[in-house]
Amino acid sequence: MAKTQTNQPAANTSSRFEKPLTTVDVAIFTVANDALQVLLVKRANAPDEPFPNRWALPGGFVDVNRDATLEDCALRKLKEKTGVISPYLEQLGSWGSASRDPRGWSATHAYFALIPAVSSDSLTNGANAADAQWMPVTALGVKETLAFDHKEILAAAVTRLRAKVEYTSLPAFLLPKEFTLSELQRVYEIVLERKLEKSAFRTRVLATDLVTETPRFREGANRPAQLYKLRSASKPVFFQRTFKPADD
Amino acid sequence: MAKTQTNQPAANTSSRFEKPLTTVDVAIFTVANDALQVLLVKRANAPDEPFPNRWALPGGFVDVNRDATLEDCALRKLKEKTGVISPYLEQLGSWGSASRDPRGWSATHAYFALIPAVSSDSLTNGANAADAQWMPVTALGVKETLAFDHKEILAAAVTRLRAKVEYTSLPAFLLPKEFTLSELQRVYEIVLERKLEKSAFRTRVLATDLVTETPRFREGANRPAQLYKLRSASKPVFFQRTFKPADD
DNA sequence: CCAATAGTGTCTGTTAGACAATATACA
DNA sequence: TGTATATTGTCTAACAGACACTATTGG
Repeated sequence: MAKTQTNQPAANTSSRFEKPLTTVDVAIFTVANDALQVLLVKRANAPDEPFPNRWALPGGFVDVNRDATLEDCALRKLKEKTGVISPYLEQLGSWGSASRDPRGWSATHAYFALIPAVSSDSLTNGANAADAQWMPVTALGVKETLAFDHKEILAAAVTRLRAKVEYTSLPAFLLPKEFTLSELQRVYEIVLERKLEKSAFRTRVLATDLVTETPRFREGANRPAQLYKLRSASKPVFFQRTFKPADD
Repeated sequence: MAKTQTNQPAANTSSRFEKPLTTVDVAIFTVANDALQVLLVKRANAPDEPFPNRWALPGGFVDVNRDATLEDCALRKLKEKTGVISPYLEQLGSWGSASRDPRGWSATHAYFALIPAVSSDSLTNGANAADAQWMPVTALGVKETLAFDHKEILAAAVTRLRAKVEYTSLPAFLLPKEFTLSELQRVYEIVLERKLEKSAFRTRVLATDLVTETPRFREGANRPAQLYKLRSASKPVFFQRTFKPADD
């Protein structure tokens, strides 16, 4: 930010510049039913609303009286829709133009969040639960036609997610606290839409500080599987395979 | 973006929400004098201005009448300061809070740009050339105390740049059209602040589609060096070394 | 014992890094 | 010829992927 002395006359008021609309949108992902899902909300049917009755990413105007920061605003949206308080939350980017919102020049700050599966029932959406819904999403996007430029934002979110899954531990945030390595691998495979090799996957995961064993096992009609948990509940691990330092 | 029916009453006007200030800032990098440099501008000395006389990233309010998009706004700032029209330009993120600007709730959309070295003389800054200056920057940041939260934004830009240099061809955008592999390697080393191994570097670069030979050579008091140019002038190359597909 | 999934081991290919050898210009 | 840098080659270590083998539960 900043006005610079040569381009803009000193003007301590903001009257010199017409202010764009400022919003925040969140692409909230989870894995359920063996598929990557994104949370969408249905916009009001009122005819004076832009994109009435269309599905959209949860979001809305920044409330300068309630939101201390942009991230606070995103967290508020997330909590309002899902009840989740501590998600993995990452800034995705911003989209701003004269044309993206019929109400005027508008800029949205987009985030994406990863959360463990939450049942559709517990989606909190005020009165009407049908207004918020998980929708399966593939590399191609989601079936619905979305409001605003949300199709583009969602596509960017999916692209970012898939790209980072290639070299980070992000999928761990899509699982509950304790999980088996097979479950973790399955989530990787769902997001990447391809199979991974078991042995290499386990070696790679265990070679990092990503997880610790718990004393518990997942029981089933077969050999029990070791349960693991994240070593650090908040920060993702980066699998780095790049240049290595050569000492001067 | 979006108001949703349950959280916000239908209000086609924007009066329901007080609008934050909307700005764009750009961290413009180049390599000169064997160092990574960032372009800073000095803010007006007027006492009614926030952070008078402080160094800051080039930026300013979005002008809804001139800027069709956020990126247009960033490109305009870049051109105003450097004359450069086609830089490598990437969105960095956004910073917004009630406290970052004394004039009120403010959100800035930050970009970073990579350009070939431009002489200090040709920095265009209206009347006073001393108001725009290249400053060397290390992993620790820049020496000056910057206006607003620009120190944090600059740190994020440097972090992002260094991270991406590990696995992309971004440094190529810091060089003129034609360059030798040694020159390219040197830029990598400057940004990463460590030496790279010559043979491995060349193998890696030539294994990709990054560059093509030109018929020209860089002459000197030694064996002439092959000059290369980028194969694609706009898109960076990603050196991927991650999971490889396993068929089904 | 069988089915099913968990977990391990062995081999191979790729590539980064270390380091040395060779190439080619000017002085 | 000497110096400086460009360019190539050889060897090794690390690790992902392929694939097969062993382990352990319930039925």
